[in-house]
Amino acid sequence: MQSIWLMGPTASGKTGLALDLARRLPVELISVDSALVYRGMDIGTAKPDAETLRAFPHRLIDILDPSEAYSAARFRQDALEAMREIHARGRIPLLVGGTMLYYRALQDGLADLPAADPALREAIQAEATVRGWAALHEELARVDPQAAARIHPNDPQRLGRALEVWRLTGVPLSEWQARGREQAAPEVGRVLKLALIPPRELLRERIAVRFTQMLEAGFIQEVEALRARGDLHLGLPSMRSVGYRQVWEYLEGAHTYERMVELGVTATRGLAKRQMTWLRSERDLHVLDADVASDQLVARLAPWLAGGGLAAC
RNA sequence: GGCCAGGUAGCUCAGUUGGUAGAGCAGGGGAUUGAAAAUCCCCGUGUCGGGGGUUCGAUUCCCUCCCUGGCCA
Repeated sequence: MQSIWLMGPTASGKTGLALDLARRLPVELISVDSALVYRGMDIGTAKPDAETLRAFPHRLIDILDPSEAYSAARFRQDALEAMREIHARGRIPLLVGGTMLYYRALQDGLADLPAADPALREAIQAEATVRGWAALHEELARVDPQAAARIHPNDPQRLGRALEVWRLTGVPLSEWQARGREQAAPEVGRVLKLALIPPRELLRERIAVRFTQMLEAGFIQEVEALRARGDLHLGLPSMRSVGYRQVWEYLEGAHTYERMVELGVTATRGLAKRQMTWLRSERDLHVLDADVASDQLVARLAPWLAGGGLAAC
């Protein structure tokens, strides 16, 4: 089993390059993106348009309603399943996207932890509102000192998860993690990791331009429609996505239009920055030239597809 | 032209009863195990508008000039 992974920060040109490769190689696409999974979130996620998706089907796009929550564990399952199917058809999976935790989960596996429990999560959240997160951190320190040492008292998300795991199983999170990650790399097989990493300045500029284009393309109306459903809110992972959150707040009257644009662009740049941090620690990464020509890349890929290495430029 | 209020970090501002200054935002670095486009952590030397004066010492007090905004002519 082998696969090609095309990584890179938002607005780096991954999608375009992936489509070029799909035109020339026996590959099938799998999206690695925590926001593209949601139906009805198209413009703000820079999702490939319907026509493109028809011509080049992507796995793991439009698989969830925005009221639902996805997860790294589900991604791992879904991606492995998709990879097996693609292989069974004699083709090669091309994973493309910018959700680095998902790649990590796929490559290294995850500890055998219990899934999220929405009710318990809510209860812990309510408790924190009353007692404060500091009190919950102290509580975690009593049952799981290791996790408490690692998790900052101001990090409600990880703190809540650690308590959730403890209350759900009676076994500390750090104990679960010490038992190791299940089914790691061997199952994934041979991987060629490619990365598109534009210079920061160029990326910053592209992000600003793209955000403006999204607004011109009807991003506001898209978020209005999501708001009009009445069952969505800012507490959901989907509505916390970069751009959606800022437009949602704008529609609530929290910001002026100009401020919303500024906040949206800044949030996207912050996302790109965090993606770059992941990429710097990624092993065996082949960083491509920002203006890589698809033909040339296809030529370089040929020996690898035949079982060898990536050809030099 | 006169009067008033300002000119302090990339931006918005605080502050120093005279001992060369600090927040938010922006920016940078890092963490990242079922929310990850999430959630956090760390990082602030800047002719304190220019020049002169008083002083051991001035960003702070005084004078002057420049700039910005407001009001009056």
